[in-house]
Amino acid sequence: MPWEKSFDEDLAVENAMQVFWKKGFDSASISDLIEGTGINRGSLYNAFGGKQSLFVKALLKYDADRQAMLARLEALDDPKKAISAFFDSIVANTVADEQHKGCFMFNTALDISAHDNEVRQIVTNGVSEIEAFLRRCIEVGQARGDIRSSMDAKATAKSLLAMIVAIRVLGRGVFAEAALQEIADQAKRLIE
Amino acid sequence: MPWEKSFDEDLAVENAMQVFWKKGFDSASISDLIEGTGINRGSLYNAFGGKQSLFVKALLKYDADRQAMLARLEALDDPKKAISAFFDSIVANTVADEQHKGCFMFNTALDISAHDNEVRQIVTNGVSEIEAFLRRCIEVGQARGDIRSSMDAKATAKSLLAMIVAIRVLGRGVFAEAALQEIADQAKRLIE
DNA sequence: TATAGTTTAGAATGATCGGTATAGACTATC
DNA sequence: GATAGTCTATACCGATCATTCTAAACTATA
Repeated sequence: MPWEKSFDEDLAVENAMQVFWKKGFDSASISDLIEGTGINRGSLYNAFGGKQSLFVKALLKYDADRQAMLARLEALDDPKKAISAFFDSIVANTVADEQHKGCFMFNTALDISAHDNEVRQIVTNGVSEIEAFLRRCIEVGQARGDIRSSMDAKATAKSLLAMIVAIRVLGRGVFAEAALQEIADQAKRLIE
Repeated sequence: MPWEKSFDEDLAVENAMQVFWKKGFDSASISDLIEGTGINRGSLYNAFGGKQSLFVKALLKYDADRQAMLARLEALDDPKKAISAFFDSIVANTVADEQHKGCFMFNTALDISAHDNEVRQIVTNGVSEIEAFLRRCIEVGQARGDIRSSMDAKATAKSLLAMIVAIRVLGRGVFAEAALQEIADQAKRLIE
């Protein structure tokens, strides 16, 4: 019998994710993906089927990372602090990325009409989960007396989501760190 | 002597704007632009120089329209109402567009790294002007006693801008009308 | 060592891209 | 009607795109 598969598919998807994240679906060429993953043309098609299919795998990986991060924040068991930490990490990540890639999911959301239903569904679901996380944080915070109970949890969660979207979009090159932090601070003040 | 130029350049730019707005710079092909403007290939290159140059003209036209709209709102001479009307019109425009094109300027902002300095500058300036408009509205409203003077005008203007970005981005296919209106309502409540 | 399956590099394919060039139809002036 | 300049249609160019294919190099088993 011959040997086993020799390259790490997960690592390849991770690398492909970086390429798609940086360039977007259209602008990322197969050659870019070959270079980024270090995998040969033939192997790439054999392992992943094609560009579209690889993109979905990359987006799913990004989505899994997002899910893990939200779970970590929720495990803090301190809703107000979780929201605060969430915003700080978003600003920090946005600023730290010299390539100004923004958020892969929101980038895709703005380009949503160019994608099929599978992609659309992943994005819609991801955004909904962020919103639900924020709402849960607010509601638990209210139950504990950490957050004003006069506040409309559902509507405020949407506002916070809006702030996140804005930080990610404007952080791609329009706003500098100070302005992004200002938005984040305003977001935190919303739940004071 | 020969005749004068026969097609309407402004109308052509308007039509090209629609094409770029819908498809984005990369995905809009010259063939799309020929079809969209109804102008022949040769004439298009002769009149506008090329794709990049036509894109800039289209973006400038969009920017001029935006400027005119803000001026109209400011002429209401009722800052609080101006902000409110601004948000209502954004939601209305977003929902009314069956093609879910979003905002041409924000679409370009998210794609900013693919563009040159001229485009970057138009977008940055446009965003700044919206922010300045919001801030002016708040400050004038405060001076008139229509808006709480305890509010930080600069920071609140950024929050409102964030809401606008979010409505425009999420309105491209992730959120439906009710959710977008909810964000707008939250924005209005911010200045209550 | 022979074999089977995976790797690699790269050629080939057909389509489309932005941009240029050409040739004829058209129209206002002379 | 001749002329000059702008229009249209279309052919062409080199480049790049996603994808498929070929053929040789490699490696673990038999």
